[in-house]
Amino acid sequence: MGKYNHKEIEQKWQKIWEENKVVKIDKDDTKNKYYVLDMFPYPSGDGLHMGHTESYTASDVFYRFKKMQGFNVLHPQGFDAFGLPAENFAIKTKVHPAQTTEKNINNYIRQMKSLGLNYDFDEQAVTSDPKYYKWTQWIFEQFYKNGLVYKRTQKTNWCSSCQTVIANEQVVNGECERCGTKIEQKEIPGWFFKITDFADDLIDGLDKVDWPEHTKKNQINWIGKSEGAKITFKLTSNSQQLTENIEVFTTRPDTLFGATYMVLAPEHSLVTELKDQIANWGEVEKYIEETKNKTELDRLEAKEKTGVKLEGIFAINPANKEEIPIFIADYVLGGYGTGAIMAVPAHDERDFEFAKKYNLPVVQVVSIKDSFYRSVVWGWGENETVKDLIELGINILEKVETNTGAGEIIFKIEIPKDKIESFVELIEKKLKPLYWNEFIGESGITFIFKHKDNKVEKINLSKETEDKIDRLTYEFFNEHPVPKDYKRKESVWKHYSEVENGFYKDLIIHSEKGMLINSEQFTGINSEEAKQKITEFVGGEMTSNYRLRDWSISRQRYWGCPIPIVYSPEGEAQLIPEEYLPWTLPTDVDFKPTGVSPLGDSKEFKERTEKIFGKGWTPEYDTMDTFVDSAWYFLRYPDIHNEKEFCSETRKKWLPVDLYIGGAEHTYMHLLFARFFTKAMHKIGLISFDEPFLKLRHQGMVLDAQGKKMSKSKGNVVNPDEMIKRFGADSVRTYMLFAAPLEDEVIWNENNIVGIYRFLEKVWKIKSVVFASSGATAEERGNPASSLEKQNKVKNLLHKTIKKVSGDIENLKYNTAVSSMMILINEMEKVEEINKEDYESFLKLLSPFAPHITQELWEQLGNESLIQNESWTEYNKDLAKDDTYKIAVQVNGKVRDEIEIEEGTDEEDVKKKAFESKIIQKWLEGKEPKKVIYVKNRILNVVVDNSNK
RNA sequence: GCCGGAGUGGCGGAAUUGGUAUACGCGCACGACUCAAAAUCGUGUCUCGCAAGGGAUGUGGGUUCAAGUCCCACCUCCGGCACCA
Repeated sequence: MGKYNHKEIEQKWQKIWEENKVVKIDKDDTKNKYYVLDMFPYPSGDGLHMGHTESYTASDVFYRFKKMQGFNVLHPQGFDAFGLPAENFAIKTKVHPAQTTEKNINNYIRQMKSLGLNYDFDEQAVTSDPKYYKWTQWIFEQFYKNGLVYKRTQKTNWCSSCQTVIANEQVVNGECERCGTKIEQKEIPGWFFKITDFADDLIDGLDKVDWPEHTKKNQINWIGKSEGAKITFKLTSNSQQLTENIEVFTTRPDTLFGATYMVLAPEHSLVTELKDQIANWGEVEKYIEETKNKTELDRLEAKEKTGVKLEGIFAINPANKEEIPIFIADYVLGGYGTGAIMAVPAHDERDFEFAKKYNLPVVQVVSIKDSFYRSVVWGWGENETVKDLIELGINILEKVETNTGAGEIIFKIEIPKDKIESFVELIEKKLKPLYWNEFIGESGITFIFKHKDNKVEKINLSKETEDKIDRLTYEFFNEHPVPKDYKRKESVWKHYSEVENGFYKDLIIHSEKGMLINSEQFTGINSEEAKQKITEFVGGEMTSNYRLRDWSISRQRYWGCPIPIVYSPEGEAQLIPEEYLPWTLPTDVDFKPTGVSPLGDSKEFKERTEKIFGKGWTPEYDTMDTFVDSAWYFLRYPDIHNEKEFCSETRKKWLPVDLYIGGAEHTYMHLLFARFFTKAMHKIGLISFDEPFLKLRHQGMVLDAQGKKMSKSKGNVVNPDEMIKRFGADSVRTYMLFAAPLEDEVIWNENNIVGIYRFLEKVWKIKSVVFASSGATAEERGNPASSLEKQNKVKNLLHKTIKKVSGDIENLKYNTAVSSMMILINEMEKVEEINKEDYESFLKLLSPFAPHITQELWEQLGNESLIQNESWTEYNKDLAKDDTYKIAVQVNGKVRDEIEIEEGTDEEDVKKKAFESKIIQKWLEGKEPKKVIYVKNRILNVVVDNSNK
């Protein structure tokens, strides 16, 4: 047997796999199905990057594992082939995007094969293939027929560089996600998907999928649901009611009586509509212009709030009928809610800031005081006090350092009504011992009072509690125990009033819920109740508001899926009948962007339309956002060649996807869109499930040796081809998964991959000590008798490793799976001979990670089958069991000795054995153990009392 | 500012989910083989200490027989969001 030659082996087996069509599965057999899916790549000219190799290897390992476990595994791959880079390339070089794309796809396929990834490329989904996008168009039409698609003109994000509209979700910090150009606002007609119809479903559905928690949270935040009310404010000018109204969305209708002014976003349409009534129009117009020039970033970075009052018009607060001023200010955004707010400065920090600056009235309408008692407490040690108070459910409002004594700390606190008794108990408990230990200077006492009608009142406590407080107070300030004839003294209450003054001056701006005050007939009820009642009272409507907006899918680009719509000579939109699908992309176009869709150039496209629909009919020139293509591709794989349906009923049994692996960068858009498609198609009745991906895992980024992101501009991009050439696919695969947990970042350090290479070389070499099982004894084979014992040890470790690796793969903890196989190999290395079956079992374990070398060795052992078609070795429970355990013996929690016990030794015997240890006896110093804790096969902890000497 | 994640040797990381911290790999040091080097193999490698023993999982406190793991406060780094009414 020669040296391990990765190149030769990998080429040999990749060819054999191809010839034997190992990737073929029977797609009609869904009885024992498992669907593992990768996020398909965009076929860029740069080829695969290292991030792909990690994620695709991760799924390939899982696929091979599940396959060996007897599942029929669908593990497809495809290409998200529409998109801007190919089009931009075409603009530059005149090479048609279809050509570029095909070339790139072939390169990707070559690279994937060279990594040993088993995909069936006869079954690939390519989104730019008419056979694929026929169904993208078909689904569009189903959505259209079911009212999920609409057209409207809208202020949209316009990228002047890409000459196209950018979805809200694709704008990053006011800049185009792809090219970084500043986004302008432009009015453009376009088609929208009603994703907001599914906002609640998109939130609720997350409950039933196995996804990373942070991904779920991010999706929920992205959807951004808030519950509140829509309330209408009437307007007046010169005491005359105007026809226009201002509608606001508020999450706090309970604070309506505190709304002392209103703010419109400068871009709010009402502002210009009211031009004639606005006395200071010049000033207002100037502010609007200024705002237009500000990017969103400018607006949010502004340290100080700015705005302009609309002179001459007022709004009527529908709750108390008071006239309140109206401002425009850029801290209110046009794009969220209704673009207008009612400002309640007492209960919103931003409104308060603005009110302070423009000297607007602040009316408190929610009191948190009446449901709490406010108090001051001297702490008994900072951390401890904080902890105790929080545990009791007491809010700490503020920490006040004072100079009343060395190291004193005073906290202002709020005590919920129902906690008062336990609070008194706490201070009594904490102060008494401190007092007796003469730490009185650091201890504290409390005063309890509450605010009511602008007055401070001592609260009504039971006589008993009141006495307790008084006594403690007295003790503290007089520094001696309560005399028998104790009576409340003046000095105590003097302190009280000082505190009262310092405290009472504070105006507390809070956004808590509480008890309503200054709210006429609603005074005295709580916020939650008031929300409903006040909304009802002013004729408003309880509703939800979402951050999520409908999905704008129209793009003025060439290289995308044509929207299957034509317009009548009167301009009416009509779906293209199904029989004409796929509605193909014309080829006679110029790619140069002109701000209008390049499809408008095509003579053929126009002629085709007129030929089918009649003279004067025109096609829709826009193409679809490429996120549409990728929003449903996973539904196509099971039945990719079906020309009659996007997927037949029998093949739908493959769905949904069992495991989906891909980058965390798709947390928002792609995953949200795919979920929307699934839910929409479910609602229409096209599929029977409403969540596309049951289990989702992300792979981390691959960074360079310095831990930096790889990028072309930095010139630190590692080329997978080169790595495969140098180290072999098996090493690259295994290293990627060994270097870090799947979801963590992987540092690509060439110096470290040699560890994996050495490991594979060891695996290779160990074959030479494998013997075929026969009747001969070890001695007869020329090996020492001790060999058998060692072999049994290896067998035991082997079965433990099988157990470990199986569990780790199942949980995608590949890094520890690899390390445990290394441990096994290190042990195998030490024995003179290895049983063939044991070695074969090991090869099977390693085969998902390093499929080539294991296959080669498998063959060299005389097997004619393919190792990937073998069944996964189950571990033998008895063989994986340990006969003896080393357990740690602790005295007072510190490890002092180690004893060896046999499996099944009962607790008493373990104790007996432990106490026999001289070391333990030494540490026990002849004392009786207070307590002995035994954790089976792990640890024995002996607790002795050594406080007294 | 808010949300999320993380902090363990020189480095990547492990720790049976509260039970012997530092597995595995890299690197480094020494040794063997060699004329020599590479490769390979062996030994060692958290820290203080001759040892007995002590100290270490960002910092401080707490719960527990027992804490990297749980609780509280703080610090640092990474990612995401951005005045959401």
